[in-house]
Amino acid sequence: MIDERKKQVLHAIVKDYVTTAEPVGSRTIAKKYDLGVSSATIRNEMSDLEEMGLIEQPHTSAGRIPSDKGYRFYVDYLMEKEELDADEINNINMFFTKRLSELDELVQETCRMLSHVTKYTALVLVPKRSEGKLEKIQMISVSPHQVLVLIVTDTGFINHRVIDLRQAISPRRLQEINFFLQEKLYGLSLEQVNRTLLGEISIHIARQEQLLDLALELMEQALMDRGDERVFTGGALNMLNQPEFRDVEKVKTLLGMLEEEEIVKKLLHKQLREGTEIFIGGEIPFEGINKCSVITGTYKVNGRVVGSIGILGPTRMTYPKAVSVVETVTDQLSLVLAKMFR
Amino acid sequence: MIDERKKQVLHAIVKDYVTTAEPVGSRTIAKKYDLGVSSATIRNEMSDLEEMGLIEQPHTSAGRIPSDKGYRFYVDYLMEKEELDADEINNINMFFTKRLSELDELVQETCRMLSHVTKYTALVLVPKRSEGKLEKIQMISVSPHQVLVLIVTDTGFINHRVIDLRQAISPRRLQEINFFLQEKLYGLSLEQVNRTLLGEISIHIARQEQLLDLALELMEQALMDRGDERVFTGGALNMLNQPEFRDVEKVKTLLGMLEEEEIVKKLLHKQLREGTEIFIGGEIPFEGINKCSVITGTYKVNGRVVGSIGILGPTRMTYPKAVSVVETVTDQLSLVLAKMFR
DNA sequence: TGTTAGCACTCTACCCTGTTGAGTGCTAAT
DNA sequence: ATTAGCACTCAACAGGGTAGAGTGCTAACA
Repeated sequence: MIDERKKQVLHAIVKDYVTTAEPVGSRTIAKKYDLGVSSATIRNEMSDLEEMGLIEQPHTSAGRIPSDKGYRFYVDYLMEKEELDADEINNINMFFTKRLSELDELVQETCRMLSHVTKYTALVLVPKRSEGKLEKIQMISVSPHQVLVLIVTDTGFINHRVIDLRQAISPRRLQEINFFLQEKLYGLSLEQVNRTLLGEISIHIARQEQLLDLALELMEQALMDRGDERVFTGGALNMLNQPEFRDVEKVKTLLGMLEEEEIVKKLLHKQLREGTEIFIGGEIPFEGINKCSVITGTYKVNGRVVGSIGILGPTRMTYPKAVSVVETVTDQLSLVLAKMFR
Repeated sequence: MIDERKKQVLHAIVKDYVTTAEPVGSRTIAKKYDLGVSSATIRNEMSDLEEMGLIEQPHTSAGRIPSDKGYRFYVDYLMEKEELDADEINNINMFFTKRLSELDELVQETCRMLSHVTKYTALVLVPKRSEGKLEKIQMISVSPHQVLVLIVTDTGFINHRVIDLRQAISPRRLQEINFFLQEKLYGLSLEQVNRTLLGEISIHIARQEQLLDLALELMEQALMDRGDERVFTGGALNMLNQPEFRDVEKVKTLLGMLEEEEIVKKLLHKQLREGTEIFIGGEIPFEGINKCSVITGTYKVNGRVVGSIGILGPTRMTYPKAVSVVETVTDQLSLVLAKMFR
């Protein structure tokens, strides 16, 4: 059905198209990749490959380009692993020696680095906060009517939020509440805190203190604030160097989508099971992200998958290298995080 | 030299070009804006205006477009104030009723709103931290070897940063240091803290405690972290709707510049003296930001200018409306901030 | 039977050309 | 000083012709 030679031809087409961005013809293949047969033979093979839906013609009398299905076949069966060269490995390792002590920062920088190394767009999903266990919760008086709530989890997440109180609160009383909260909530996941204990605590405090509003606000605002997880993107403009984005309309829709947190999250979120995955062209469930592929990988803390990174490029991207980069970076990231919260 | 009629002609040219984005000819002016003279007369006037450098021809046999100098004249002498319509005012006011209790968030949201209302790109500079006076400094133990430093200023700036310690520190001792720092530093500007007291404190603590490294790290990392002020941009993609950015290369350079914090800062920073200012075309000191104008305005806390906002659009932008928006928003912003830190 | 050379055919990209229409600048008349 | 009229310029567009890349088919070949 799909014999060795067809594979070679498909492989050649993908390789060539990835580097040139031009439809590739039978003659080109015969000359550049010597398969030991003439262009005419290759023409026949290409005709078959087209029938199978693995390649397609932009128009008659143009060469062929791989279809999504073609890339899929390539990625699954043809592609050979490509080790990064010394320079790149060096770059990445150098980066990870830089000590960044806060999660957000680390992630953001990783994003930059990723896009820089790959020349594609990088996406990084920061761990769900609610996955982490509460390490510390503390309220600190800022002004008589304002309290700063500080939350730290064991996955390194730190968040603060100012809450306006309707009535003043004494520092002393604040201390007590702090103590109480810390006792009650330590070691619970934020989700648990949010779901199960919300009622109990607010009642408890309210009974003692008529501070129901404070308690409610605390919970609602501090824990449920802007989304439960965050994403960063880097190098979105790299896409503009790709010939498939020479049209401003396409640029607009693509960049527009990348600005929507929700969409980026879904791009990365699809799987939070361990490992690297590749989504090609139409496999990405968004109209508007056309002719693009995403490679995702996950990183871990304490053996738990806590987030994922992704590389977004044209379907015509250099898969082997991109996969290698994703894998090296996720590994390194996991290592660094392990050290960070040992 | 430049008589009333010339002004009228220039005014007409600017108005027309702003809405159509097409070079405007003498006939168009004669028909649409009845100045009571024929196109031939207008042609003569235009010839004069061109000689004066206020308008220019993209090529012979095209209409004229305003030059930077022409826009400058328009902005300085011709433009009439334009009140916002009820809808827009409503929009803005509605926005400011939303209660956002944290500065960063408020500013970021303002940015979104601004770009949405104007359909241009919005830039917002968040107050210099070092302008604010220290309201609170506190170190909170996160783990035996990690301390979270929290800084709050009277301008509403809140920052935290985790510091890794080389030796463990007891909660009790931390308390003492907190007390000491709070005493010593309260009410000083962060700059002062940074510059003058750095030495004194580190020596003081070190003598008592051999915690020189802690003190140093504290100061260096917590106070000097990533830049002293931050900027947000919003609606950068709006620029893609402007016909002058139909070319991907231009898009790339412009968006590239907007991604550089330093550049955006300078765009806004130029003046932190009170009031609205307009920078047209070449008056913006960046190659690469071509055919663009910026309108900036400042907002205040306690009568002190603490930050500025800007609108970036094509030189061919609707100045009167943009100015009105900037002015309404800075006013409202100052009001909200006043409430926030009364 | 698989492979190849050869050839007719197709289609895009490019260049050249002519035409149209908007707009100017000049001149002479009012 | 203003205007009508006219010659002139130039970008934008459309049509036509050509070159080149590439295909598909057929017939010959090993």
